[in-house]
This record gives sequence, C-alpha cells and structure tokens, in this order.
Amino acid sequence: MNATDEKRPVVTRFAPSPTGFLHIGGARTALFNWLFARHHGGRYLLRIEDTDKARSTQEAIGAIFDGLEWLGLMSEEQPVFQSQRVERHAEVARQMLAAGHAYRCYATPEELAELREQQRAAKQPMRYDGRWRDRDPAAATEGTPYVIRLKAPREGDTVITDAVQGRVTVRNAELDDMVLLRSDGTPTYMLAVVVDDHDMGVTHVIRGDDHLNNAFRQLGIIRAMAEIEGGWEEPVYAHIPLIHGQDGAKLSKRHGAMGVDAYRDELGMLPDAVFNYLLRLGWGHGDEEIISRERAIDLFDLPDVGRSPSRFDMKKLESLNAHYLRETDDERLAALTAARVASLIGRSLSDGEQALLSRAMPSLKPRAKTLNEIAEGALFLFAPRPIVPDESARSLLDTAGLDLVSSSIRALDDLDSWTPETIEGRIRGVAELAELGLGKVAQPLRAALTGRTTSPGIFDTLFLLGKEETLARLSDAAALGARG
RNA sequence: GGCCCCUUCGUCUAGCGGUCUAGGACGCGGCCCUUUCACGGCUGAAACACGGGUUCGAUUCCCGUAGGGGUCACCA
Repeated sequence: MNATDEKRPVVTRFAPSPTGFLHIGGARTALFNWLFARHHGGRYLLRIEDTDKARSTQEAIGAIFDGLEWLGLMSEEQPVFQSQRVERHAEVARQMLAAGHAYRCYATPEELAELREQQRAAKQPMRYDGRWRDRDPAAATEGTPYVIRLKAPREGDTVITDAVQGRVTVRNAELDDMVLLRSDGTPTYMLAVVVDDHDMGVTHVIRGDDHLNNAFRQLGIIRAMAEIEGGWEEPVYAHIPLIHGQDGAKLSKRHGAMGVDAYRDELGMLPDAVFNYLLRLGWGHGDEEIISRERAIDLFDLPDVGRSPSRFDMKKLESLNAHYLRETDDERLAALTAARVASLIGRSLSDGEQALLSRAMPSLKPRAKTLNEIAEGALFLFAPRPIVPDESARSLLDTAGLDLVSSSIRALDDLDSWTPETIEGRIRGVAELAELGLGKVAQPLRAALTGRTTSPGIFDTLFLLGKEETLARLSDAAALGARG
C-alpha cells in the first residue's frame, strides 16, 4: 500500500460467476468486501461474471442476489454484468495487440492439448511455449482462427504485496502467455476482470486465495495497459484463505457446500448468525465472539485477516444461531417459524394460533438452536386430540401416573384464574397431597399433555394450552388409561 | 510433477521476543440451578507439527523436513 492508495477512496467488489448458488465461501468473500468498504467509508460493488454463456444461468444470478439480500450484503449500486461489456474487453485486447503487448496465436486447441500431454509425460511444467510469440502472423494460412495472447515478460520477477498474504514473489518465467481474446472474439476471464476492475475504479481486490496465482497474470495486463495509455493503477490485492470442510478437504455437501439459501430454508438459520460466524472465520478481534454488524464495520480491517485456511464448523454456527434466536423479538420469531410449524402439521396456522406461537416463544426459544427446532418444540401446542404419546411418554402414564393425572384434573377443574402462578399452586398441592416431589407429578402431566417427556416448564405448558384444552387432553389420557 | 501459500487445544481463534505454569469461544466431562429438556453460572480435560539456527531469551524471527491447501484451460 502506498501513498496514492491512501488517498484513493476505497472501492471493493464482489464478483461471483453465476454457475450455481451463493455458497458459504463466496458469502464470506462478499462479507469481507462489504465490511472493508464500509469500514473505510468506501463503495462496495457487485459484478456478475457471466462471460461463460454455457455455464451461467439466470437461476444462479437470482440465487446469488437472493443470498446476498438475505445476508444484507447487496450493493447500493447497480450490479455490473460482465457479459454486457465484451466489446470493451475486445477493444482493450486490440489496443494491446496494436501496441505490441499482445500477439496472435494460431495454435489449435488440439495442438495445445498435445503440447500439454508431452510436457506432462516429460514431467515438464505445463504451459504454453510461446510458439507464436515472435512468429510472423503471415505464416498462418489465410482464415485460420486465432486467439490473442498477452506478451508477458519472461525475465525477472513479479512481486505482489498482498494485504493478507504478505510479499509474494513469482519468477516471470513461470508465467506463460495467457489468452486474452478467444478465437470467437470473446474475452477470457483474465482480461475481463482486469478491464472491469479498472473501469469500475476498484482499488482493493479482496477474493479467495485460489486467485492468488491469477493476480500475477492480471498484473501483466495492467502493466501493459499502464504503459499504453496510463491511468491503470495496480489495485491492492487481498487474497483471503479458503474455507474447508470439517475433514480439512474441500467443502462438500453435509458440511457447508450448500447455498446460503439452504442455511435459511433447510437449516433454519438467522442471517445475523451466519454473518457473525463467517466474520469469525479467518478474522478475529481479541476475545470477541458475538459481534454485531455495526461493531463488525467498526473493527474489520485487512491486517487482522489470518493467512491459514479454516474449517467449517456447523456446531459453532448453531450455537451462534441459538444466541441470535434468543435475541430476536418473539413476534418476529413466530412469523419466521409459523410456516415451518404449518408444514409439520400439514395445515396453516390461524391468526390466533400464530399469536399463541408468539406467546409461547419465551418458552420455546431457549430450547432451540434453529428455527426448525423451535417449530418442532411448538408442535404440542397444535397437535390434534387425542395426544399420542411416544414410547417414553407412554411409560410415564402407568397406573400411578394416571392417578396423578386424575388428581390434577380434579385440582384444576374449578380454577378460574388460569395463570402460571395459580396453576403452580394447584399442582404443587397435588404433589403435597400425594407426598411426592413435583417432578413425579409434572412428568405424567407432561406426557399426557404433550406426548413427550420434554417440553417447556410444566406450568407454562398448562398455561399456554389453556384450561379447556388442558383438561380435555388430561381427560383423554385418563380415559385411555382406564380402558387400557 | 512445477510454482505459490499455510501450520497454537478436536474446531474457530488470541498471542505481534521476556507479561505463556499459552487466553477466549464451540464441542466434550463434572458440579450448581431445577418439574423434564434447555437457558444460565461455576469448573475440568485439551494446543505452540518436527529439526536446526539467530538471540541472554523463542509460540513469536530465519532455514530445512513433514503434513495440508491452492494453482497450472480458448472455465471463472
């Protein structure tokens, strides 16, 4: 970073290629770009790298925007579509050709494949040998298709002072003359990125470490253009380490390689949790673990980004999610959960039921790590009578248990003020009369009321269900027991 | 294979030559709270990959080794 960089207002960009959903690694790249720009009061731009028409899809573009939107990482400015800029890319290629920084190469794909095969067999580095670099284009037969290649320097070194990786040096002899313009006249990624970054005024290129090698090649284009027309400044590069799966290998399904939409829809995660989790992957600030968006903007900077790859840990994400669940407003949480409950019970919730869900939330959310778990825990509220107990709940409804259920029915029958406190009074009374601990009474009640052995506190459970429903479920159990 | 990068508890990380008998978080064990399950509180086990240097002194700096990762397309 030099003095001129300091003066330039920061411009970052997230530039995904729309060949699939927005995965967790891409989301973190977007996050770091967003955070860095925000921290420095700069601009954060979006560019869709859709030059590969065969692999780019409209669905993928939608999925990426959707994911970014969810995480709050959309740009305030219009996204740039690389495919709409091919003319400009080609123009730059022609400029370079005219200035002698690029040349026509008539080698056929088959010819190059053969070259690579030979190099591989001879254990030589696989790279283009520059066979057309100094050859007279006239040597090619009329009408033969050609590509335009960069005439890259062959002597010396290229050094990048990466904001994350530090000083990295590569010998120019390692870099071959890459293709700038394909034989069909379309630009390659290498050319397009450099031209677009320049035209968009990008000052900081923050991207995955897998692009570090590319940076050296891209620098070749930038330097050539700087020589030709000036005004082409080298961006500050920041190559952030990749995210791996739990096993240290590539991120694969079951531990992270799904789209971020799956974290929302299938896993029931909150965007703030994913945001916080991603932030702490490869970046840290002392002992701080729970970091709000505002605080993140305040603290985030490139020097604090680590250099080593990190592994994805679903357990930690879940625990963060549990934290943000507890922080979320009950009504909002109920709205977020209603559809999940509905799909579990096979019908939609009435307004009254959603209100009940909201009221139950203080009891539900401390017991869940995800929205799915909240929905699961809320099921007993909406279960149709009679409640069918699971196996362990059934075992609590033995003769003694049903006896206590009956005693409880009698104790509650004339209770007019139905609050957790009044309920508690009556139930404790039942326990005392039977000379039993509260647990002995609570468990059969829980089994009869919810069909399970775990639920919110027993008084809250009765309260939420309401007097009528409580007595009905209790009576169902007693009747069923009497018959069985 | 060539080139590039990485290496602190199982995982994410703090540490930027002495403050380290290495800190926090997740996970795991125990205890407390308690009507179940959770929440919460307390607590325990758990790491500087290895070998050489440099230095009065290395987790921190340098070099190797090993391991891991990335990259070598008319894909991005």
